[in-house]
Amino acid sequence: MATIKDVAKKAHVSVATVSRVINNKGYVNDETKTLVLNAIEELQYVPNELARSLFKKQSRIIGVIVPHMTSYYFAELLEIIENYTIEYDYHIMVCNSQDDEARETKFIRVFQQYSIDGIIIIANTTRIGDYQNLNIPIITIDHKLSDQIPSVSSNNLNGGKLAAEKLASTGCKNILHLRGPSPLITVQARSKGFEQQLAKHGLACRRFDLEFKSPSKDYIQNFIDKNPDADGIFCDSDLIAMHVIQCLKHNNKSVPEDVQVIGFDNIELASIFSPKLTTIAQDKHTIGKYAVETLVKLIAKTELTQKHHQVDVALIERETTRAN
Amino acid sequence: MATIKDVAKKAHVSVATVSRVINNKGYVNDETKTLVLNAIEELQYVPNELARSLFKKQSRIIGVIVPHMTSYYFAELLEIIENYTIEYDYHIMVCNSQDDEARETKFIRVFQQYSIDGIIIIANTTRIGDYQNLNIPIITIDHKLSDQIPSVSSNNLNGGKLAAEKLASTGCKNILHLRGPSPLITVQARSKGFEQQLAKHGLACRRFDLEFKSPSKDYIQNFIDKNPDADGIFCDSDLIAMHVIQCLKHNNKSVPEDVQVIGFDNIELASIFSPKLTTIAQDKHTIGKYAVETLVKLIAKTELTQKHHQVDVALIERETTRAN
DNA sequence: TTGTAGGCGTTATCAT
DNA sequence: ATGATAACGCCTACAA
Repeated sequence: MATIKDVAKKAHVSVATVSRVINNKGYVNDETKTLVLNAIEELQYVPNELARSLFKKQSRIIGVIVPHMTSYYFAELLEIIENYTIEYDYHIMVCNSQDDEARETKFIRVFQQYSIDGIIIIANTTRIGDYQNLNIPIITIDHKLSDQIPSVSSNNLNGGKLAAEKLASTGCKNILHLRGPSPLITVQARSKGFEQQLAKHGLACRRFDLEFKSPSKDYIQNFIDKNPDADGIFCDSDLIAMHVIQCLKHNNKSVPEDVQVIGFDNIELASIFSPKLTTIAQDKHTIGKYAVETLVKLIAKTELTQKHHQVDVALIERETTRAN
Repeated sequence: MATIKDVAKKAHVSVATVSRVINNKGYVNDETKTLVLNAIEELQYVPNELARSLFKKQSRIIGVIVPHMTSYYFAELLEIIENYTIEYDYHIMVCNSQDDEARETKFIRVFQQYSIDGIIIIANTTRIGDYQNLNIPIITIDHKLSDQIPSVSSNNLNGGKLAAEKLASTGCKNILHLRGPSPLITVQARSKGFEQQLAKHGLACRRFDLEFKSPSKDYIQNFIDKNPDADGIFCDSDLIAMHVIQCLKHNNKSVPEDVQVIGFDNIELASIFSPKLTTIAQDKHTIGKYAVETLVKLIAKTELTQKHHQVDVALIERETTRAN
């Protein structure tokens, strides 16, 4: 690998001059510039980002912590995030926490080691300690670590409300809510919205908590079996909804005639599944875009006018609910 | 951020000594060691990996190029890869090529800039030029860039054979193959195996090529409509298979009674879909593990006994095919 | 407009 | 067993 010295030698100038043309900084004669550019071309010189980062104390790397990747929601979000970071000339180091705190702690160390410029956390962390005094800009998605640390998330409260309104207004009386893990702030907001709206119709619901990563089919079947009177089911992910529909089918219930089902996320498969899933759509594109843009601002030490941002959700009606 | 100098000062020793205890290298008195360790603890010192990398000319970063992430196959693979890299104390920089050559070329530059130690390419590259004289260890998944560049992939040929045998042996006569993009080596191997095995039964098939990322529903419906006599369909991905089943349902065909369908990949959703998908399972775990282990060997300049590795596939029979 | 030189944080060689 | 010091490749005062 050619270094800046090699280029300088070849172009018969000093390294400072080369550095100036690379960075387009300071005065440099057009002729010498051409000379340098030619040398760079010939030597196929690529500046060493490590040396640069060492000097500047920033790496143009953004660390992303995800709980896991094998869920469409996170995979899609990750793709969007990567696309935006590239626009700002950043690159992402992906760390998969597997919902494991020890791993997460390890990653924070790694991020420090690499002088990572900023962190995007999609993890379901409840701990804040390690991040608090880290001195690296952070933005969280789907979770509020503290009032100080900026966040973006869907309007989960409204998501719950929309689902409740749909179920209630189409005549459901015995309603179930198959939730994600209840400690999660997103899950709590959805539950709250769902119940508030249900209450307006004089309705309540029975709940059951599941894992997001791989919701247990047995638990779902069990819960469905124990509530044979159910006529409306709200699920905290499309994956859970798909499982639910399978269980319902197993019990010879028809969807949406006997039971209506609403999912959450609007993953790509929601419209391929059969029956096509009615679901609360999260606007991943806006979320990802906002996360990156905000983090970049944070890195540039721009003041944020608003620390916490909510992105609208929408009810997408397909084949697992009835028309009003 | 505390540096090695700060630690040295606090422990009243030289930076050389601190470096020795950090790296567990060379002689150092137990007492001074404790002194240094205490200073590190107090200062919350974390070694700067950038400076380290600059000196050592290796970054402990592995670059991963994926065509896109919103396909279960790649997402799962990525997760597995990340898990293994961590075991070897490497971290991954993920680059999403979006099947765009310009982007890929840019990434290669980025990889050079960061002194990336090795590259895993899952991309559908046909070009080899940029990688050839890169002087960074590379391993490709699902694609053979050249005889020299090591690769891992599923035994796609056998995958095709297994599918053909299943369809033929259960009496299918009018067979379709909904493939991925035909330039891909994986697609070619599957086609070859499929046709070879079909030929043994005196059978042939009609083919149609689709994108992997988001196979066009309209094209699929069209092809299905044009071949109403079809009684067996082999699809190059589970996603395509799911679409096919939807189209079949739309045409009032029942699966597997009228038409049998076989997918490829065995993504998690294959067993959640309804009907549950019969599919050719790729062993992502073994592929990911092998890729990382091989790359680590390559980085350590270990001679490989075998440059190209194939991983077995298996037919998973579920509800979209009939029993033999 | 260009060059010199010091420093970013680390490791490794050579003395001591 | 420990300490100076040069180097890794780059950037930026400062000097010329």
